This record gives sequence, C-alpha cells and structure tokens, in this order.
Amino acid sequence: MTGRKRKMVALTAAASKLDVNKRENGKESTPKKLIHCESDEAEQSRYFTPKTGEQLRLGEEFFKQPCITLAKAFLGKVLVRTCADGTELRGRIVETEAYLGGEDKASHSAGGKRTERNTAMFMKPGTIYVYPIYGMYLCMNVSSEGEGAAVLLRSLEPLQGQPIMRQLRAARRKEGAPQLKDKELCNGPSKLCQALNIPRCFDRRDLASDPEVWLERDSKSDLAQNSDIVSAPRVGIESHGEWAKKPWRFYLRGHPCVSIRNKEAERESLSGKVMSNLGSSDVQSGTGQHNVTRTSQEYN
DNA sequence: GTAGGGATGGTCT
DNA sequence: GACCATCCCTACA
Repeated sequence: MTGRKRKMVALTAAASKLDVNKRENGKESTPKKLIHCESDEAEQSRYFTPKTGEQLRLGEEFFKQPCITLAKAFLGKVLVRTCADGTELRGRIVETEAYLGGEDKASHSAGGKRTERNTAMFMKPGTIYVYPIYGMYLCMNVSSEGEGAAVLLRSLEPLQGQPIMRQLRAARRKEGAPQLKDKELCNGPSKLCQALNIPRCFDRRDLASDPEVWLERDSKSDLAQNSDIVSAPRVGIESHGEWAKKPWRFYLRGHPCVSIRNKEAERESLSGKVMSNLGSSDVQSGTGQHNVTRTSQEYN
C-alpha cells in the first residue's frame, strides 16, 4: 500500500469513528476518545487560558469594514469552533490575506465574476466562504465590506483543544510521523481548517450568528494592538502579475505560528518604523504598523 | 532549517 | 485540459 493510500485509509477510519459516535448519540459528535483529551492539563495552551461565560463574541458590526482594514482587525481575534458535545476549540488569528474582488485579479471574484463556488464572497460581511483547493484541501475566508471582497484566514495560534486538533490533523498524515508541535497545528490555511474541523458545508454560514463557529475578542490581551503587523505580498498567486505584489498579507511579527515569514517585508516595515519614529514622512503608509512590544523569543 | 518534488481533484475556460 | 489562495515527505546542509 502506498503512503497516500495509507493516509486515505486513516482518514476513512477517522470519519467512520465520527459516524459511529453520531449514531450512538443521536447527534453529530466529536469522537469520544478525542473528547477525553481535552482534560489533559499538560496539553493546554502555554499562551492563554480562556475565560468562560463572558460575552466576547463579535457581532455583525465588526465585519462591516473594508477588506484590508478587516484583515488587520482579525489579527489577535479568537476563532472558536464548538463540537456537538460542547467542547470548544480555540485559536488566535495571527495571519490573514485580503482579497478585494473587482480589479484584484488574484481574487476568486476578480472582475465581479460570480460563480456557484464564490457566492459567499458576495454575501453580507461576516459570511464564511469555504472552498476546496488542490483537490484535497479546504481554505476558509470571511466576506467583508465591498463587492466580492473577503479575508482569507491563514494561520492560528492554538489556544484550547490542542489534543483534538492534533488528532484531526494526524488523520491525514503518515502513520508513525512525528507528533505535531502546537505551533504546527494551524500554521496554514488548510491546516487550520483540518485542526478546527471546518467542513465544506460551512460555506455561506454567518460567522456573526452561527452556533458552531464564531469570532471572539481576546479577553486577556490586546495582542494585535501591542504587536507589530507585517504587511507582505500574498502567498501562492505569483501568476497574477502586479496583483501578486500587493502587500495584502498581514501577520504578527515574530509569531511562531505564521505559515511563511517574509524577511524582506519584515526588514522594510521595521526600517520604516525607525524612520517614522525619527519623524520622517509616512514611509509605511497603509501597512498598519503598530508598536513593537514582542519578540519571537517571547513566544517560544 | 530549508528546498524540491509529488500528490490531488474541483473549478473554470 | 489546465490551473490551483496547499501540504507532506525526503534529502541535504
């Protein structure tokens, strides 16, 4: 049996377990053996202990922002996914990309093109757009203000439910592969969909009102406000000419969960900050820079 | 740690 | 039929 076939068998087995639990409980559920992992204190986040019972959820007003503004506003916010048994998976957003639609040729909605697949991009701000890519992966976007505009969620910092995330991610990996570190659970657009069990059927759901997935402000820290946001060209769209160069990927400088670092962009934004601090003109205009208060060492 | 190559099937032209 | 907003594994430094 090839490695690929082994993976498919493992995936099928994991899916079967979900079905078994669904039948036993009369409702969709996370596998029981996964639920028990939740109580493992040693596996809890090193970064953050979530508060409970607080009204932290972001409503529809939050999503009514221009695409680039929203992409930056997402940084530091917490994506929450509930399992049928009430277990919650949490991850802090540390990397996003803005796709503006219209003239943005790298966007699925470029030129106002509307298809069955990208319908969610044209729905009200806060609508989830889930699409398959490369035949075997999914990516999750959230629509923003603007015709056909949406923000791609690229990376999360796992905060809660890491054992479950690890199980979900392991289902697609080779048997006997080394265990994933926390920072490797959600450091890519498709990885975060796997780790939070975001299925294709979440497409067109409303992030502001859905009972199974939502966005929260961080109850403990104002990470994004106190961190430095790096603006870099978007990933994987090299074929789109000048649009590939637009610095519309945003991530928290030095964060270990970012999928791909762009050292050139980091240097440029840092030198721009120094110039700015010296009283120069707006070198980094429009790149959303903030004060530098953290280093990569603080995250490790 | 990083670079290179292969896998994969839905979507669009 | 070509493309693709990715991921994983392996080899090598």
